[in-house]
Amino acid sequence: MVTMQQVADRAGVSISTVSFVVNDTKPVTAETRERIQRAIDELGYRRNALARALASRRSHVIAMIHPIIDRNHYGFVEAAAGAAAAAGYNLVLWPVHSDDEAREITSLTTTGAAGGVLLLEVRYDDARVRALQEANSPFVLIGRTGELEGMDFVDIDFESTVAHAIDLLAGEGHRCIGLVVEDFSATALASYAPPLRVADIFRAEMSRRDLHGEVFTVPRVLDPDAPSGTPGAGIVAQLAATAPETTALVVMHATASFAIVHELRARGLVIPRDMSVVGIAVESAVTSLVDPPVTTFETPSREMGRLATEVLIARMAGAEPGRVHRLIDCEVRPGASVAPAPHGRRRLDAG
Amino acid sequence: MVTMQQVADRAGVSISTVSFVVNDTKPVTAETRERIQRAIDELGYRRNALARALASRRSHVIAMIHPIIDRNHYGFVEAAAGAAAAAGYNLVLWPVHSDDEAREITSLTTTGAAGGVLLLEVRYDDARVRALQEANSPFVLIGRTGELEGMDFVDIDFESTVAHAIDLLAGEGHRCIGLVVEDFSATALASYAPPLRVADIFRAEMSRRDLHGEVFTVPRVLDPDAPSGTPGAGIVAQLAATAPETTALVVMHATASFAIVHELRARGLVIPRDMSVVGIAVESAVTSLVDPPVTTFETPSREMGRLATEVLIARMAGAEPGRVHRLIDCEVRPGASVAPAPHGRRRLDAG
DNA sequence: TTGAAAGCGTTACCAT
DNA sequence: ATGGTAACGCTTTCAA
Repeated sequence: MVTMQQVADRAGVSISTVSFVVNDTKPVTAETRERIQRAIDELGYRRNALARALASRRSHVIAMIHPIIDRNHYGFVEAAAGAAAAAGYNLVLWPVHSDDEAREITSLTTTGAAGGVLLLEVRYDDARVRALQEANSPFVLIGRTGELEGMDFVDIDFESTVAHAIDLLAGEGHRCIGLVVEDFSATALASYAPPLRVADIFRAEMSRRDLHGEVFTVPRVLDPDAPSGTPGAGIVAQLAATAPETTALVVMHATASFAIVHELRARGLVIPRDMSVVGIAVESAVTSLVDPPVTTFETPSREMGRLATEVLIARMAGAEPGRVHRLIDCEVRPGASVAPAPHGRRRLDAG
Repeated sequence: MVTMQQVADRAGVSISTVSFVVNDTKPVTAETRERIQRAIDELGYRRNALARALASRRSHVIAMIHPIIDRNHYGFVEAAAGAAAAAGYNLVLWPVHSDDEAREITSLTTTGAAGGVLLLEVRYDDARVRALQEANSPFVLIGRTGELEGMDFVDIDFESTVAHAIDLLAGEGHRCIGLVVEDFSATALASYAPPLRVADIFRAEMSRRDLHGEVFTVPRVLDPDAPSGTPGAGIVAQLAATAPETTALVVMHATASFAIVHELRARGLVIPRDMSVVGIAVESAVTSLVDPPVTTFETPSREMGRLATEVLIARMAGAEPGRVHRLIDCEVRPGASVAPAPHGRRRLDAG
């Protein structure tokens, strides 16, 4: 391995000067700079990230904390890793499950292992956030807590997304719309914010429009080795029992859409003729596989991951602009799952 | 931040002794050890990973190199992160695209940024592998190159998986079976090994059994922002044109199964009555969403990720056992996509 | 504009 | 069994 000292020797300058050139931290004569650059090239010097972090008390490592690692996080992870790499930072995956989370996290930045933190699966009330604030370490939420003061976050604009989804369906004449969300209450993520938030928004938006809406939940199974069964199985039966006049569904659950189509078909109902379906905050890469493809308001996961990372890097670099509270819209990807409301032709209770 | 020196002061010993206790590297009197431990607890000391790595010239960071980040890698990533965390190591995601790959990788371990490397998406002939060997840095392949000497790898046992899939179908009377694999030739991963390997094995196994088999390919689109279209669209038409007597398909492509079912249905054919389908080396979490659920030989991605990481950690810790060449079977997850071969009732060419 | 030198928090060797 | 101390490779004052 080539050290800075070796470069300095070869260029006939002091190690400090090399450092100035490498980091572009102080002015250096064009001539000297060139001499040093040549030495660097000839020797194939690469600065040692560890030593740099230790000496500067500034790590270029970003820790991404994810209690549950989930296929749905892929976009975030990928985008974050890309944005980090582009800025010369590195992304470390930090699986934290224990209830000891907070302490774990604190020591993470405190020991220099990571210079900043990206937090996933944020809960309404999140001990990890408090820990990060106390430790005074730079962090950005992908998602948000109830309290928003004094922190940066990037989240989905659920308000606008839900409103758009409802408008889309109401525009087709649907008056009775169901919402399907995941229920995390049996898991460690009991207060995981998105489904709760979306259910509230949905109820509010529906009543504001004088429409009738019911909320259905799909229990979340966390054990990755559990026989997956079909998430969302039974939803249609539940629907028939509770709100048979429902003609459209807003589904915040990628795989449940498959079960819904399947169960409707078993009852002789067809999407979108007898039931319209709209996916929200899911990946269209998945929902487009449903037959028919589900019209989807897609999670802007890549944009969120990139943005969050860029904000975090700015903070890690010491920038102190105002807090970033960024909400991003889900863009719609048209499918073939939305049609005008049926006129009493076929209904759920007839099945 | 609490340093080792502070602990030493508080315990009234030298910093060396604290180090011995913290790392359990030399015998220390029970009494002293306890005194030190108390100081550690009281002060909330956590050793600084950076300093440790710098001084010991041994990083506990594992870099996972992934040219293309793909949903299918999720199992690997998750399992690797978990196994690493369990051993006190950390997993860094290292997106490497450039053709400068090799150099990038070398400097990675050379500068101490990472102590070991996990390589994904391995090609038959992989420059990165050579770079790692030359740099003399510990690495483990998830996948394998053509040449296997002098390296560790964990890969799918394609031989046995393909044989099992064929046996399953042949056992139901199918004599003419198609294979669907992804074609990476238009991408940077042109020599990506698995599809090539599987196609070879398939042909060999089929002719060994005196069965008739044809290989079909689905072109791979790498641009993540490309309108995904439906991967695998057109396969059925191709099938009808080339090998209409086909009654079963072995599909090494999770999402193509959806297109296949869809296109068959459009021709009035039904799975599994008119065509049996078996998935191999894919995730059943995805293929089970097909209607009907596809019988799937599932990629043991979690096991592969865990194993590879454990082997790598052993190497990083200096263990020098024999090379690990581990092939893991894909376990079958029964679906409802396999039935006895139809007796000339409905065939593809009739569609 | 450049250089000297004191750290950064550990580890590891050599003494004791 | 414990301590002293020189690295590890770099950054960052402070001086020149």
